[in-house]
Amino acid sequence: MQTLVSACPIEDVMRVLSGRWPTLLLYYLKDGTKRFSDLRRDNATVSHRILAHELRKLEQAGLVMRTAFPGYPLRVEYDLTPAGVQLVPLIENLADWWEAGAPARREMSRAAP
Amino acid sequence: MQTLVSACPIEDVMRVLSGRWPTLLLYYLKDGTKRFSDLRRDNATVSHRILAHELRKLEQAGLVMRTAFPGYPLRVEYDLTPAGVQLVPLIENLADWWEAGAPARREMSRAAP
DNA sequence: TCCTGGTTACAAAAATGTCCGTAATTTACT
DNA sequence: AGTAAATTACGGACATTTTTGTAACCAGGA
Repeated sequence: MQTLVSACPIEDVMRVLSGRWPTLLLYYLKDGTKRFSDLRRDNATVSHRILAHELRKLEQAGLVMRTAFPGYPLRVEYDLTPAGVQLVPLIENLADWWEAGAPARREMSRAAP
Repeated sequence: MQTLVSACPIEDVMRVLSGRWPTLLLYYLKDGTKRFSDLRRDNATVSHRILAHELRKLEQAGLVMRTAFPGYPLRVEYDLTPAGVQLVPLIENLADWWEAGAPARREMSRAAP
């Protein structure tokens, strides 16, 4: 966009993590090396166009490392970088927080017909 | 509506937090009650149309509580709910993680001219 | 021909924005 | 006194930008 580096780190993180896929991909990569097709299987609803695009974004943000092997059929592996590894538990915290609030949300939807 | 509750809590949280404004608004609300116009001043770039929209989303997600007072000029106050209060430190963790990686990112951009 | 990991061109959907209108009261000006 | 703003928190009609998706194509070896 306009500002290369905004004053606010929250804005900066969310520029990377916003959207449907980035956090999910990080989560699936936490178990170790995955190939492109593995990641497609992990989340069947992502199109391969988007997957390629999101992986490049994560790579540029320094969260994911791409390793391409020579030869055919092609083979490309993706791993979390150390920064990516550190991020995963923070995402899991968010997920836990959400689940802790789940009963309250069910309560709310019952109260608002 | 398709799925009331998706199988994956990560997807669910990000549906709420994705985008430029939700996390910022939560962060600004952590200091206590704010009025609509206060929040506009806190982040000058948000349009009031979007601000109203995002606040309603956060309200429906149970993170923010809206209190409208009768009389004119209108007066509406926004506060974090308990769930919202619990979420703020998790967002701050993300910001801290980002800042911890900032030196490495500067290194990268120097290495790629 | 199929496989893998992409790419491009195009299309739909979602997020974000601008501009204008509204309500009832206070203030400011003539 | 009479009237014209200003104020506050929105809502609706658009326009634009970003994200996400679909479909087709490529490379080069088994």
